Amino acid sequence: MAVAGGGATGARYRRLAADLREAIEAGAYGAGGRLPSEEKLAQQYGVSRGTVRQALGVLRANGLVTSRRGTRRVVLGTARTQSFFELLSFTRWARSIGEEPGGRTIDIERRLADPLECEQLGLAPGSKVYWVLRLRTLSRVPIMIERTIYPEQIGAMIARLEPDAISHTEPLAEQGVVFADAEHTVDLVWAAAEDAGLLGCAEGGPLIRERRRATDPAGTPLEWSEDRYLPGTVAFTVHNSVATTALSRRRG
Amino acid sequence: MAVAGGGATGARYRRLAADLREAIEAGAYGAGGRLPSEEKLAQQYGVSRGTVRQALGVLRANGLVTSRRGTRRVVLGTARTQSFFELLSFTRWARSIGEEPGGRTIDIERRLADPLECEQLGLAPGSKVYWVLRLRTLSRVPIMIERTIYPEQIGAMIARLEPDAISHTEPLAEQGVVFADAEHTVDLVWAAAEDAGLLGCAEGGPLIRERRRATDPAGTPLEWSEDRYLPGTVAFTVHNSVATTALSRRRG
DNA sequence: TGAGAAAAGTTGGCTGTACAACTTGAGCCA
DNA sequence: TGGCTCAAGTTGTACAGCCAACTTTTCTCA
Repeated sequence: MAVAGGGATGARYRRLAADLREAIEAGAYGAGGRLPSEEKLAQQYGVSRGTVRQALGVLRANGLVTSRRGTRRVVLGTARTQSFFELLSFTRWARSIGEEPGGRTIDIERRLADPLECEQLGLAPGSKVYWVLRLRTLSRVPIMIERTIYPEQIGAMIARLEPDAISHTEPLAEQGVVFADAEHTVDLVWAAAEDAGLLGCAEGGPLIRERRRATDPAGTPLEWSEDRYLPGTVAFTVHNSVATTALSRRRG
Repeated sequence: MAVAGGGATGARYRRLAADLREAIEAGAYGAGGRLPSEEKLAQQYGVSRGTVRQALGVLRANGLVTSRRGTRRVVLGTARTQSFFELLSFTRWARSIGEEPGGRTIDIERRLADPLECEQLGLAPGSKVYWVLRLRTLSRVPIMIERTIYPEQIGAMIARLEPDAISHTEPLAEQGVVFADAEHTVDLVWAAAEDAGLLGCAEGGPLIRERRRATDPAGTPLEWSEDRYLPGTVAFTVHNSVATTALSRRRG
């Protein structure tokens, strides 16, 4: 089996999924074409059908292939879905699209958490949190304002970083903080005076807001963030299907 | 096993997933509490561990529980994820949040597809499509403008409906059209004159745009739609994790 | 008492098997 | 030609078992 670039580590079904993804994106089966049967793939890669199904499940969830009882799988498209981290980290995302990420910490404070923050971060009333305000840039152009609340322990690590550190999530990862789950909500808000000043837009102008709550594998909240993007700089895409649905629409 | 309401049909792991979801939402394990082990659940429900794992995989993807090697699963939250159809169909969504959906067809045309439309719907150049413009309301208040392109065959069914039919996707489903996959993209646009007139907002004002491309189980495109919501009426939420990622952020 | 080692418990990953449900295509017959 | 039946092919569901990797608890010993 050709060990494809980037997919050489980890479980067999993940490497297989990476392999198949590369093959699909290289057009090996054509757009709208049909994949070999699970049995064939199992023989071809020397694994069991169960493992093949796990790999195909990943591609299915990412919207690369369909699946339907009775007929072979069909190539839906070559939609490149980003990794969890490219969605979590502005820096990783910027790099993945070939842009130069930038960040400047405007303000950082350690203070008492208000009731809403306590609830979102699962903290006891009276806990302290770190509040961080940052301006994010793409190729030096201001794109987004980031307001993040961290629990005390995590925030302390952030506070030790340089004020102009580009990434905050990467140093955290290096210190053993593991991000595992996140919930993102996207809607529209009006620019406050502070937003307008930093982003260089009109006060009261529209911004795309992404609120994010991330947790570690044990379910402990790690950050609660509100990002505000200038219009026209970003779009959020999600694939869903009858089989796997994680997206929902809410009354705004 | 208590067959929970609404989950009585289909595969065993789906019924089990529905059961567990109900139990979690009823607080049987507490917020942040730990689930019984897979083995215990298997015995309790009289199924194999593999089936339990499939059921838990569903809950995992929906962000209800975490999973982590070595320790029992933890209840993340009781986030109610909507079904695929509540996201696809404005009507279903409105009903699910207890509002009264409304729809008025402003315009419907059968015409030649332009190149972009051909590509999105996978049609040969020169194909005909149906173009539908609708105003959608929630409790009689205008909320959203919907512009949808249908392939000829599907569009013909739509054209036969009453102009003030509330739902379009439901009649299609009744006639055997099966929606299976969709890709949604959310960003911000400025209201055109037509948008402003229908929604009653200012021309050039901001709107939340959701573009959607839906396909059937074979991967054949069924509709390509662009919805424009008034600000403050809607928000889109997605859960993702290291294990399952289907959301991505794009340069706008 | 405290720290370290061992044991028990739990999920992740992989294999193999069997049958059910469904689609497709070939072949047959009117 | 047209429609029907039937067989082959394919994915979905479920079961059973095994070991690895990891976490938590318990126990032991200094």
